[in-house]
Amino acid sequence: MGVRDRRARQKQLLRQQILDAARQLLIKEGYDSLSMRRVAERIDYSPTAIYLHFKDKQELVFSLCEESFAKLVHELETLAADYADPLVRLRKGMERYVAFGLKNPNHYLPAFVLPPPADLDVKRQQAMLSPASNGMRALATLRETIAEGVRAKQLRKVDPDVAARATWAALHGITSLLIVHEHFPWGDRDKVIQNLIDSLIDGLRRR
Amino acid sequence: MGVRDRRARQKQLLRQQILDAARQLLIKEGYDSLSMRRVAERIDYSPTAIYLHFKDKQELVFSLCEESFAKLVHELETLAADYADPLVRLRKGMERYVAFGLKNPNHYLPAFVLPPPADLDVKRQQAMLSPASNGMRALATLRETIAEGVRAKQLRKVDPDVAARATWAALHGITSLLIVHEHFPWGDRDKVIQNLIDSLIDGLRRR
Amino acid sequence: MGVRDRRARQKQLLRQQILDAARQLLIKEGYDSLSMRRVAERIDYSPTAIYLHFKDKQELVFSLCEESFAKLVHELETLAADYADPLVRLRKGMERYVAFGLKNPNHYLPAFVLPPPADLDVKRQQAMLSPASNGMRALATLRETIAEGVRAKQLRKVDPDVAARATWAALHGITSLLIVHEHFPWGDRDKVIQNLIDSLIDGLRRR
Amino acid sequence: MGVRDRRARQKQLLRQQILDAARQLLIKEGYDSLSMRRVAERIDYSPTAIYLHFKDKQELVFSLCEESFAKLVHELETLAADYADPLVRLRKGMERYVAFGLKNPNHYLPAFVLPPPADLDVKRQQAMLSPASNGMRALATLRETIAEGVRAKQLRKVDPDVAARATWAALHGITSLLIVHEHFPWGDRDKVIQNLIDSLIDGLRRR
DNA sequence: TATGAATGAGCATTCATTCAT
DNA sequence: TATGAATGAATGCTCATTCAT
Repeated sequence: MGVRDRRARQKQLLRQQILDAARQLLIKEGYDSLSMRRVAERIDYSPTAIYLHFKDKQELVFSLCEESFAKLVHELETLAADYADPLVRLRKGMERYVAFGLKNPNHYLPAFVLPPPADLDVKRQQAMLSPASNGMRALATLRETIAEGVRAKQLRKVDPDVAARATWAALHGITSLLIVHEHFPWGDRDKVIQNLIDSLIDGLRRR
Repeated sequence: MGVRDRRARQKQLLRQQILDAARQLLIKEGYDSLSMRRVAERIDYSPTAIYLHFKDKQELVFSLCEESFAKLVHELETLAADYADPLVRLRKGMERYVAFGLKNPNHYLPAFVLPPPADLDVKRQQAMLSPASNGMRALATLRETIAEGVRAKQLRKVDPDVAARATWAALHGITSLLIVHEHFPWGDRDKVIQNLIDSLIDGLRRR
Repeated sequence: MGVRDRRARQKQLLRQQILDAARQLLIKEGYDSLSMRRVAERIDYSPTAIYLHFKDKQELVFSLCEESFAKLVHELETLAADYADPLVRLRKGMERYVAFGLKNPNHYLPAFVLPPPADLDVKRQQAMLSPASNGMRALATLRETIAEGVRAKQLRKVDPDVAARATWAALHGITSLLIVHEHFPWGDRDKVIQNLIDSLIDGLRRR
Repeated sequence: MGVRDRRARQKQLLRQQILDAARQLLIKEGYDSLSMRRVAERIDYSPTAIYLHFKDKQELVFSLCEESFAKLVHELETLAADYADPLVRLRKGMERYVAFGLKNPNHYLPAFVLPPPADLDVKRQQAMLSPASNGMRALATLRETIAEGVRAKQLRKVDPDVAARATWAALHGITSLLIVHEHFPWGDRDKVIQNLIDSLIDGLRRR
């Protein structure tokens, strides 16, 4: 048993090494430079070794995204504890979402922006959208906050599902544009972000 | 004369074939799969033939985007004539923007969503962002409408530049998400779109 | 007749333009960069135009070499007039040969150093070695000078044919090495050249 | 253990196959025709296989030359043992040098005649000229013999460095010409070679 | 569990050349 | 006389992946 344990732990360790190396590559050199070989070189293993832990490149990238989602979800979920007032929490959540994307562009890009490869397994596509997935959980926190705001009569009587999707879309818009077209003459980026968030909250708030 | 004309027309035709094929590839299979070879295969010409029309791959991609921008600008600019009231025009413009993206995902994706290739010439990057470029002209119509709304006291006294960027970002968000993650359980897509546009206008409207 | 003349002159002109452009390329960018396209671009004609004057690339290069040989022969043949004493003439000729190669490395290389393409027409190979060719005429001047030296009893009774070939080979050796391996630590190049020439003449001189 | 050995041997074998194939190509079809693909075809492996043995084309060519130099050095260095008299050794060495080139044109050409690729790394260029390199060691044996001859007062008081370079150049001349322009009407080749060697030694010998 | 050898497919680009006009 | 359109073949190199060990 002790032997099995140690082996399992070591296996887990290498898996994490692979993920870390892959993420570093992704971040430093961009999506196109993430190759199995490069990852293997970084961790001083043979390329073949990676295939013992990830079926193929797609699965590796997928795992990378899941990790990223998880990070975002974690960040958003702590908000519930920190801010009791749903309106405040809503604003903080929005700010944090954008900030997260800008701080982790190479997590955000593959997870949200880049179109999934056309030949992606249907099963994997579904997995990413299942309610248990981290991506969906992130959206769920947003919907929950809005619902709470509605219940507390701080927000208009909107359909929380619809409003959450719309709000998410808007946030995704500014986040992705700032990342993808960073050379666009944005002026004061923060002003644009704040203006958008103000508008969105204003549009939701009860009057 | 007739001969020269016919030739010129044929040349133009092939150029368009190339652009169309490239766009399809770009969309269906992602940026990495847009290769000169694949394009050539699609149009049943030799790869070399493409180089008679486009200096290199970069120029091909650049032309792709310019074409798409042009299409969008054309659509937006006709609005000014059709709707005199800035508030109405604003809403119509927003609706049309989203509709344009959804109807022409093959144009929208390369132009706005996909990150430009990392090795893109600085000169070409700047060309795409010059005020004379179609991309910037599209944004300009939005800012103009907002500015007019402010002058007509229908909208709040916002900075039209900032507000236009924020609004554009939000519209881009819903447009790109609906295209890229079409399998997401959107519910009634139009409701989400309308909800977002309502919110945005509401956030801008004078009270 | 006037028309025919003008035409012929123009044709001749373009031919010379082509040769000049090709030579410039050869000199500035080396053998591998000599391509029909590049030549065409330089003279602002279409690549096809070149084929009206030269059957193919081989013929173009061949003509280039012939011109180079001619230049060398011309230089060597004037010596006969300038220096009456065969021994002096011999030395001057040797110096001039090496100097010619070093001053025109990109003429010397294709003409003497680079192996002729394996698929070179037998006819062309023979043409380059016919006694009427410039290459052979260059060697002939050397043999003539040696023969004269022998007749004048300044040189040993060597077979002028054999001695000329041997001497030429030695001169070719230093010339080509200095060109091809210019980064070799030659020390004082001129000393090496002089040492060789001294040795060769010393070896030939009657004692 | 046996397994590892066998593998290592096989790897070494393939490496040699690659080198041999490359050398043949280099010689028969010229530098431009030495392509990774052609090499691969010759040995019935995929082009990629070559990259498991040589980092890139440059390294392959470099190895080619080193191998050839080594062969020559080996041949020359045995002379010291065989012939005590420096004058005899000098002549034997010269004869052997030429004979080596004529017997192994495939080694001689890439190592000495063909211009190194223009884009060769500076570091690699320097490596080939370091005193420890085989190329320089070959020259060193020649200089040593000459120096010894001077000390023994059999040769004139020449600078051994300069004289060695000059002598080498002359030998290189006849060797390379006989290889490259084998169709030239040499008459009796051996006579030319002997004539040259006689001249050179005569030029060096004390009188 | 991990590796070393190897492959087949793919990439952007350049070339010499041809052919109809 | 000269061109414009087009091709087929070639280049060095990298990639994801497999398979026997």
